[in-house]
Amino acid sequence: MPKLVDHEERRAHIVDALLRSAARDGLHSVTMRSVATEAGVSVRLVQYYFDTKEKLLLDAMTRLTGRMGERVRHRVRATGAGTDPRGIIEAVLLEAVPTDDESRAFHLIHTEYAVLSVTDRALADQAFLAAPNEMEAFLAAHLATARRAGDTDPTVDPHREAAVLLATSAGLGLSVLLGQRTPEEAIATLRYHLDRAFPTTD
Amino acid sequence: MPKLVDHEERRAHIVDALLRSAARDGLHSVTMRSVATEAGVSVRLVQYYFDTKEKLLLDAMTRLTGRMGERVRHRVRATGAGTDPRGIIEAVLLEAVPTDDESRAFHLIHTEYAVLSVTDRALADQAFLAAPNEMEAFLAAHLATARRAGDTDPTVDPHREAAVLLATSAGLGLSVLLGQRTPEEAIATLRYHLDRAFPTTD
DNA sequence: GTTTTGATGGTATGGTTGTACCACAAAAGT
DNA sequence: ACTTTTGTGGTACAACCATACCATCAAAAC
Repeated sequence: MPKLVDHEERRAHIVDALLRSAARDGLHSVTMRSVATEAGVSVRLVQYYFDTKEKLLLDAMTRLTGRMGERVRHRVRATGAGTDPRGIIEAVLLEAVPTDDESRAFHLIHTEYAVLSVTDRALADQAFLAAPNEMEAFLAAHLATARRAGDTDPTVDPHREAAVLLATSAGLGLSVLLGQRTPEEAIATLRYHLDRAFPTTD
Repeated sequence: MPKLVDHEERRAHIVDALLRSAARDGLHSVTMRSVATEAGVSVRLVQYYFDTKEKLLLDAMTRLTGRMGERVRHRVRATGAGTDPRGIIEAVLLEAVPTDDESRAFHLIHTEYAVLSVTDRALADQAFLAAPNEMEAFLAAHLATARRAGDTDPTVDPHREAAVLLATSAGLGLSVLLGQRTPEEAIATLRYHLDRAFPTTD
């Protein structure tokens, strides 16, 4: 064998190129050629490591959702909120607002994948339902904890509110992506809503 | 001249075909040929009435947003809420939840256009900001009216709450589109949130 | 030292796409 | 009656796409 190459590293490198290309020109304009060029390799190499375009797109999506999950977990940890429900919930929701370039790219491509999955059979089977459901249960659990501690407004129903929070942050994130709102406005709006759910007792 | 054809009618017919095709296979797989076939006309005719694909897509989007606006106004009127703020607001927000096939198609295609506009220069200039801003002002005004009448929770800020409501309904609508939620669940979630903003005084 | 074999480049191929071009029929204008 | 003009069909064309195929080269295996 020749250079004895680390396949995992090569694949990651190519997927990175795809994500850059997709963030710039849109997922729809991603081609084998554009990815190869962006990655600085030949088209043949992309074929070699991913065989077909569909597999490449699938792998890219898997890696993308993985990294987005990492970002959420990292942010929750970095918040240092410990077990404070409001802090944890806020950290999770704020990650849905694209601020830096990376999160903007991630959310744009993720949304493009999501919308594509509605009409694309190959993508439809992917995990576009697992992650949100998990997230909703996670938020509901923390809301329930806060409620038991008497920290939430009495009209807050943990399960329903978790759905509202997720939908709100998704909607706000999308509006930031579309340029309808600045990230700062989105964050302020989110905080306003959390303040209503977690009233300060004074 | 020959048959003396109504251009407006022909254009509407072709755009209808485009919307059907886009709802079924996705906006990305819409081609001059697929639209022509769906409309039962020749490709040449599509060219004749729209010249270029870009113009066709632009016109289709304009007509789409127009019809969506009509649906909202029609629903508000049909609600018979008169000037009751909560009724009007609920009617507007519920229109964002895809229930029947037509609204599902409309919202899917609209979302595809919106996401496309992030990376597509030709679409970026279009009115993806005017409509939401107008809607937000509309909701804020009715919230303010309700607030003056003492019908809203005191912690509700009309302007911020309008943003939250719009984001929530957009997020819920998207989740229905993605199959994460049933329309009924989305509606119940929306009503739950409105109940918190408009507490029943008993 | 020879033979595998993994990694790469280049290129051919069959299909699709948007659009330009050519032709023609039929009604309107004169 | 003849000439525009308008609607329509068919088709050609250049570009691009995903993918299959062919060739090569170097390092590991033996």
